[in-house]
Amino acid sequence: MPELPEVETVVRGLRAPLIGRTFSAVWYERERVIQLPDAASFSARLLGQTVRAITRRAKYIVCALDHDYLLLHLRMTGRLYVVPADQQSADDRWLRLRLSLDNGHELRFSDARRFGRAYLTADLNDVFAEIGPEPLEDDFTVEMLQARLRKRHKSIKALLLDQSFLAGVGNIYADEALFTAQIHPLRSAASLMPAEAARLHSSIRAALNAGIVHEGASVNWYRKPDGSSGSSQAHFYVYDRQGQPCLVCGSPIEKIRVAQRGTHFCPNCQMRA
DNA sequence: CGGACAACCTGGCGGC
DNA sequence: TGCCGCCAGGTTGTCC
Repeated sequence: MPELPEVETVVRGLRAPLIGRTFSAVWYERERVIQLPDAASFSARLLGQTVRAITRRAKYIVCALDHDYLLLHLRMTGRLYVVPADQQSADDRWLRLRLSLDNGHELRFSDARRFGRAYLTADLNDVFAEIGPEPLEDDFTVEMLQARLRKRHKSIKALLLDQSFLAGVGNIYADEALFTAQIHPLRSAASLMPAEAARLHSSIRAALNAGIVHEGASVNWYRKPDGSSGSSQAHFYVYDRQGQPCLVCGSPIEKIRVAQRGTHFCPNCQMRA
């Protein structure tokens, strides 16, 4: 659920409370939450390092430290927040990882489904080697998208979810982008005409930027670091709107399965070639 | 390469 | 009210 706009919103919310802070203790519920390296090495290396910058790559939160990068991935139900060490939070019910700071606060990672992971590495390539281009960067051009689409024959919906094809797009924004680009989710990527690829390029960017403006979509689990919800879900054209009238033509929005994911589209606006 | 499917997990919700 | 079973979707890995 947390996709690029949700992760970007979390990154922005963590900068003020975390930058300049030094880690002083590590607690985890289960070793599994630490993906890289082993839990003991993770703790030993993290202690004493200071957060210098926080950015995003794909759906990862990237904290640049003195000698390493601390990466956090929320997967489905992860939440991050910084609070005084003695302060309770409603989300502590699913507390999985707690990183103490030198100012008496803690960075807490709550995650009901326990899918989220933390990584510590000096080389980002260890984790990002297979990640595709960032859709909001200047080097993601229509020409680049078109060239990459041409080589792939699977459904465009499945391809948009593939992080090695494009970074940061998940189920919600894939459906939203395909709707505004007026492309049926089952169309083969290589079959897209140049004009369709151009529409898709601008639609992906528009959908992601709108998501960021509304501080993410709180369909169910996502929360901003301050505990509040985003409002992106109030602006969806098709996601979770099956049976309701298309906001453009009035036809009922349909829901099908594509690549094992719930996929929402307008059968009239997104005709199959 | 691509599609299908299981696994990882648990809360929420529809159905009975 | 309560229990059952399904659904949600990010990612990896396996099989055909």
